[in-house]
Amino acid sequence: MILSEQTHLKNSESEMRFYQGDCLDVLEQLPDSSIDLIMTSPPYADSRKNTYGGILPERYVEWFLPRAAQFLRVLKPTGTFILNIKEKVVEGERHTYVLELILALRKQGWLWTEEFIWHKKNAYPGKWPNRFRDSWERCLQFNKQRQFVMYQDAVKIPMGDWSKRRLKYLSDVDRHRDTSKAQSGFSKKVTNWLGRAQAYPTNVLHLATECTNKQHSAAFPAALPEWFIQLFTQVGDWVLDPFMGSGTTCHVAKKLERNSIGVDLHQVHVKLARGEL
Amino acid sequence: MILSEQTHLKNSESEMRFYQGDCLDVLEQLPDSSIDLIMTSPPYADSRKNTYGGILPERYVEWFLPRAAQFLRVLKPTGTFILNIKEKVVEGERHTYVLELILALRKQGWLWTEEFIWHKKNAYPGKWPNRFRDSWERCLQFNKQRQFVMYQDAVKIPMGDWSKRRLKYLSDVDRHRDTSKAQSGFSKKVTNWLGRAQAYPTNVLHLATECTNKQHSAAFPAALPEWFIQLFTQVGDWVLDPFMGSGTTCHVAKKLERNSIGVDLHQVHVKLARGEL
DNA sequence: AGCTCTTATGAATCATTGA
DNA sequence: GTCAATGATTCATAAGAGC
Repeated sequence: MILSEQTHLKNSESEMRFYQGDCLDVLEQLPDSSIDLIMTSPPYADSRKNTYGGILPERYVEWFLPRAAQFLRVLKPTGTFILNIKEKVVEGERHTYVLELILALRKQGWLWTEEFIWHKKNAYPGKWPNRFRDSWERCLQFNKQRQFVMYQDAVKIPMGDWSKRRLKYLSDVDRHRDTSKAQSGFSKKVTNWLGRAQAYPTNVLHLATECTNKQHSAAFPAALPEWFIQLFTQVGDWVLDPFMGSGTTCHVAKKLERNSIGVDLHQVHVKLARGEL
Repeated sequence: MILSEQTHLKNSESEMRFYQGDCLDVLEQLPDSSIDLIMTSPPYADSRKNTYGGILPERYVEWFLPRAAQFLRVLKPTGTFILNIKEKVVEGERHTYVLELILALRKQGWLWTEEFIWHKKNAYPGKWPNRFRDSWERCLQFNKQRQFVMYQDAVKIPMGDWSKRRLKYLSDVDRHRDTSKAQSGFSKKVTNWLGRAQAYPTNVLHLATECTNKQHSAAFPAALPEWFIQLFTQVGDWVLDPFMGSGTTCHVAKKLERNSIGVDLHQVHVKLARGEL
């Protein structure tokens, strides 16, 4: 029943596979150690009873763990699991299920390697008497072993003010010499400067949330999976999103020529990811 | 033996009291429900044996809890406890003692109201094969009850580029009167000037670490306690830093006309805070 | 006064060496 | 072997000097 829902969208570069169903069941059919990166934003805990797939905060860990066991199995030993998650505020307090989940995942065998902070530059507006706007989320990194693959050069970023000033200075100095010449010489020079003026990022990511998708709110902006896919995979590797939603992760993976597998409980999401809606 | 170390530095606006000793003992002499804000950066866990006051990660929670019990007692019901802390990386993993501490503090009766992110703009340099530079720390907010006092208007920040330029100009003009640091600690004058172009901040704070203190490294830049003192106290209130180090929190409190109590295990820190070195 | 440029340095982490 | 100390790596700032 599940594999019949599978869709192959293959081209010369990479393929996307979409499955409808609970990842707990669907992933059983994937072989061990076959995935390079699991990047997902699971359904957040929700206290509303009749919500579409909401999980009670109190039961979040027990709901998550058997699925994480499948993640652990299908992930390559050198692979990485990135979990974008945020705790819900319940009765004025941050709920502790994310903390408990981290502890439980370690007991399951995961290493809690890092916690990246996704700083949302355009936080949702609002005002409350004893709370400011929440403008960050956790991106938890888990691994199977201390030695994992990481392609740091793929996510280098332009340096800050120093290179800007440097660049401004360069363009001022070379302006009169290069204006009459062909553009290529100058631009090459600038490119070289820019090439050197790249720095490794930190564990804080500054990204705006996307406001493009008005129909279905994306769980995260494309730039988020893009960053992690470039950091933890190479062309041709396999990316898995077990709670794909509208399929952002898979489509970004395809753009970057990675193969991907997306799973979602809801048929409407699978159709959306396939582009059938 | 402890109260004899007490120093009163009183003036018309506020007083600072410094005590040498373990806050576990010193705080016993403070009355119940007398403190409006506890703002502190405790000694971080440390694996080195001979370090000056280092606590093993494995024993961090059990070391912290009895002290936190005193904090709970001396804090007013409407008061706030801000804990600036970061977990150490041990054997390639983030250690879990901070997570366990949050869970243990809740069992002790604290409410885990909020987690602010202090984004350190100038993170420590370094490069490693499977880790980026760590450029953030947690500022955990705990309360005794859901109803606590919070003065949001005191930490409004200027909006947009126009006001940034305006602010720069203003700070140049009033350099000797106002702190030149952005965002926090600005006088009412600035508030009036920029009254319209102000917004409430989020729960992400962008501050550089301070590079001024060459002798003793400050645990945090003055702007950090400044922000929380303005947010959670009024003039004349009482601020406590049970691990004061060089006394940054107390001196900021005095500047803002709050009373303060600073405690530190080491005589050299107390002398430093008093200005005797 | 407004720039440009130099230099020092900050709650770091990992791999290696030595006891 | 285990534990502790040392060296290599490297960027955003502020402060200060020079033009």
